[in-house]
Amino acid sequence: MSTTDSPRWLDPEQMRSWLRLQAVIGLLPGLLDQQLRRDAGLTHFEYLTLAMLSEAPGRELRMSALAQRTNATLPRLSHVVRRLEERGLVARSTAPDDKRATVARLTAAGWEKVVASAPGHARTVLETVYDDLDATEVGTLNTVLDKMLAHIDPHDTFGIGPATGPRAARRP
Amino acid sequence: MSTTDSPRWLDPEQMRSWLRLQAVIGLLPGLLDQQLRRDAGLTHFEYLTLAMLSEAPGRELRMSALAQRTNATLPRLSHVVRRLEERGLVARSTAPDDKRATVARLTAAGWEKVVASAPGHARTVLETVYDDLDATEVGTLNTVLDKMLAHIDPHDTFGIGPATGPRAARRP
DNA sequence: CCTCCATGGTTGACGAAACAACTATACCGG
DNA sequence: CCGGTATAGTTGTTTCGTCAACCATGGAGG
Repeated sequence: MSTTDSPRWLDPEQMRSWLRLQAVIGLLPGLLDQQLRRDAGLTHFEYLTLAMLSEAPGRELRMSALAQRTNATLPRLSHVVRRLEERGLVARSTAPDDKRATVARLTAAGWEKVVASAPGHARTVLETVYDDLDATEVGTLNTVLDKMLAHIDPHDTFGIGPATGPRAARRP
Repeated sequence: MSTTDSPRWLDPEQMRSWLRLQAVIGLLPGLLDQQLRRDAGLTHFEYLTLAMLSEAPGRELRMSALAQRTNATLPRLSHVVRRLEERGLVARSTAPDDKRATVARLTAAGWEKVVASAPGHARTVLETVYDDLDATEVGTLNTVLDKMLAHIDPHDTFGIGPATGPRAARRP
């Protein structure tokens, strides 16, 4: 590797923005995790897993589909779903049409858990992120995030491309 | 707790923005970590630690000051600095004026490490975050992030308040 | 059919982070 | 001075995520 080719650097304004973005990235996940852990006894990722299942048809998804929607690796999801199953919030079963595949289904208790914890989570997101932003700022934020994602996630792993219609998650 | 008081929810535009923000928060740290791990053999947090030391007067800081600048808890920093010391990149010594305190100092090898890995890191940040943003968008992003941080980090843990002057990090 | 490879998922080992307990120094009031 | 409390870090424990094998099923080619 050549260490000499055009060592670009951030300009002052970019650097100021970068410090703030790092702060948000560093602190926001912890806040969300803390709130959910305290009020619902769930990790943010566990909540996300349950939430994605709650919005799926039949409240069930194959592991690989669930992994994509939660942006997790398959091993990680496997561990988490096993713990959730031990707590009775989801149930696993092999898919009838492909015996390699596993489908995770939300149990009644899991559904109740999501319903109970969703409002508090939404409230936290609103308070920490959106309360002081007007519609214009949200729009610009959206544009900016889209441009970032074009580089960060070129293959649209999340399934939220720029062409996103009203596909957004709804209250369960 | 009353589960009935005004269950606010995200409006569709906020939800679309939130999905994107979650994606960025979920994917960006991994990318930065990967690049630094591959090219420099450093965690993003390890790099941040060395970088903060490299910008401090005398290239040394007390643990608590370093913890604040890197947004880490003291236990976490303690472990990381121990590993960095074992690799010869930093050195620890008790402060002469307060024998409770420990100062972490960047060694020559640590300095070289920062100098060698900073350009690649900057390049990654520029490519993944700022390459497609014009000055206006960066400005709005800055405003938006500031408003978030007012809620997320009310006590300005990072030391980057809204009144930030040209205090930004420079190339080491 | 039967072999070979790809796919879907699980398991186990390891590294790192959060949390709690502990040590040692400093400071404050009497 | 001397006891009590606060401060600065470190150490140990548990938990979570990542990585590298590892099964099992499905599908394609001979």
